[in-house]
Parts: sequence; structure tokens; C-alpha cells
Amino acid sequence: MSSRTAGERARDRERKTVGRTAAWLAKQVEIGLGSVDLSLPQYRVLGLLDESSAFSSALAERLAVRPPSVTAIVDGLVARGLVERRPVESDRRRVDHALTENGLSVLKSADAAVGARLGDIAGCLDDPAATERAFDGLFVWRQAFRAHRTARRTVQ
Amino acid sequence: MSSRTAGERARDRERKTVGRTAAWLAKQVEIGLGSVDLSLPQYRVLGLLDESSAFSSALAERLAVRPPSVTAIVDGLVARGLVERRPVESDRRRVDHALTENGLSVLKSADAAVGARLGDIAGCLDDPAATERAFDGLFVWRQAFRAHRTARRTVQ
DNA sequence: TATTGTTATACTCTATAACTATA
DNA sequence: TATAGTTATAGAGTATAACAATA
Repeated sequence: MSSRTAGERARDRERKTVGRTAAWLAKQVEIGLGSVDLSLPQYRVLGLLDESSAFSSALAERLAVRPPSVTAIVDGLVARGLVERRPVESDRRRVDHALTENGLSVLKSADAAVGARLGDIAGCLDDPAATERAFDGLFVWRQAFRAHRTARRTVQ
Repeated sequence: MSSRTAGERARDRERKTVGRTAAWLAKQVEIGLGSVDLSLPQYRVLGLLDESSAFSSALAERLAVRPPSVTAIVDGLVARGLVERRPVESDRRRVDHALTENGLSVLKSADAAVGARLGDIAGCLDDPAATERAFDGLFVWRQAFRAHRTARRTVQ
């Protein structure tokens, strides 16, 4: 007979289909972003530029997209005045990108809108401790992304 | 003076930008799906049809997209033989959708690919307990989505 | 020559509006 | 008339290939 509990089996099943849950989480983010008229890729760009300005090539690497996609995403953000393209004196092939004041403001609104959307959903759990675990889980994922990026940099 | 610890302040900051983390999680899912040549919307459809067959209108509601988007997403899945459109005898305006054997097989490959990708990332955390918390967090989000959907149904 | 970024082009997902078939 | 789904069309994000500017 198996010594696994029902809870353990449920966790195994979840582990196998964890991507499905992440896919739904992504949809909820998109819904939240709808209220500030941003797409998921645009939101990622604004978030990156909130940490530091970046060349086009650096954005492509961080976003895990090809260079032409960066041009396309940033075109829309520049048109709305949320991001500024700046020439680089030391190497005139390169283009630097920076958040404008308006861009930072929209990013904060986006953070709030998405946070509210996710809060509404996690708040449907009957146990407040479960709601905490949901947000704690995302906090841990953020740390994991940092660790993963560091590991990749070390290898290369 | 504030009685908040550094850990509490970090959690507050995370709570405000939790959407950014979810946005990166979404990108990692997309990367994982690349190996089985599925898009995020296609993966969501296969996941839904794995639970039960569904009319086009039901898919649109569950996916939170408009009806023409369902047609577009399913077109690609039907062309690849992963999903079958079936006429409904009782109301010939409606169209039912079901996973094919091949579709189920591709879905399982997708689950495995995305799970492996997320496992690689969560595995970069130095503490195995943290890796567990990451996956546990997504498990809780899945429960939250179910609770949220139930709550919405009750209201309507 | 090699590198950086953009342009040209095509495919998917998204939407709204208009249409067809059915109820 | 009303409803279910598709078609027509347009805009954004993605890719590859080709190009211009610069190193």
C-alpha cells in the first residue's frame, strides 16, 4: 500500500500542471493591465526600465525576444510618451532607453491595477493565511528569477 | 520609530509590484511552450478541454476573450489535429470542442516542458524549502482561481 | 568585417463590426 | 427577433531575412 497522503498526491498533480496555473495567472495580469491600456510586453519593458536605463540589445536579452520585437514594443511606448530613446555618444550604433516621468506614473498605476486584480482573486480564498501564501509564493518566484539570472551570467 | 522589520518592508514592496513577477512568470511559460510549439492562448485552451469539452461561447467566457478570438486560436489547433470541432445536434448553431488523443499527448508534453522550465528556475534558490514555497504558492493560486470563479458564478 | 538596431514581411492573438445560420 | 459562431478587417507582438549606420 502507498504511504502517500491525499495532500501529497494533490501536490504531485499540481507540480505536473503547474504551468497551467501560471498561464492563468498571466491572463489575470493582462486583464489588470487592460485598465491602464498596457500589454504584458509593454509592462515588462516599463518594469525593467524602472530598475535602470538599457540599450536595445540589453532589453532584447532581458525580455527574451529578438531585436525587432524590442523596436516594435518600444515604438508604442515612445508614441505615448512613456519611454524616451536616447543616442549613445560613445557608440553611435547603440540606443539607450529611459522611463519618462509619465512612464513611471503609468507603471505605478499598472502595478496597482494588477495588484488589485490579483488581490481580488486571492481574497476569494476562505483562509486569510492562504491568501498570504499566494503572495508569498510570488515573492519567492521573484527571488528565483534573480538567482536564475545570476546563475546564467556566471556560466556565460 | 517604525516597528516594521526589513522583511516586512520587503514584503510590502513585493505586494505592490507582484504583477511584475507574474508578468515574468508568464514569459517563462511562453519559453517552455516554445519547445512544443504552442502559444499561451493555445495552452489555455488545451488545458480547459482536458477538463471537459466546451462550446465556443463557453470557451470565450472561460478564456476571457471575444468569440472571434476563440475561432482564431482553435483554427490553429484544429489544423494541427489537437482539437476537434463537433456539431451539436440539439442546437445546430452551437459548436462543441474536444481534445483529440494527439492533443492530450501534446498537452502533457507542454505541461512537462513548462514544469521543467519552472523547476530549473525555482531550483536556483539555494534553499530547497524556498523551492517548495514557490510551487506551493502556485498551488494556492490555482485554488484561488477556482474560488474566484465560483464566487462569480454565484453573483451572476 | 563585425556589430547594432531598424525595416520589410509574415503569422498569431486580439478586438469591433458585419454577416450567416439557426432558434 | 434574438442568439451562436464565423468572416472581414485592423492593430500589436512575435519571428526571420535583409538592410543601413557605425565600429
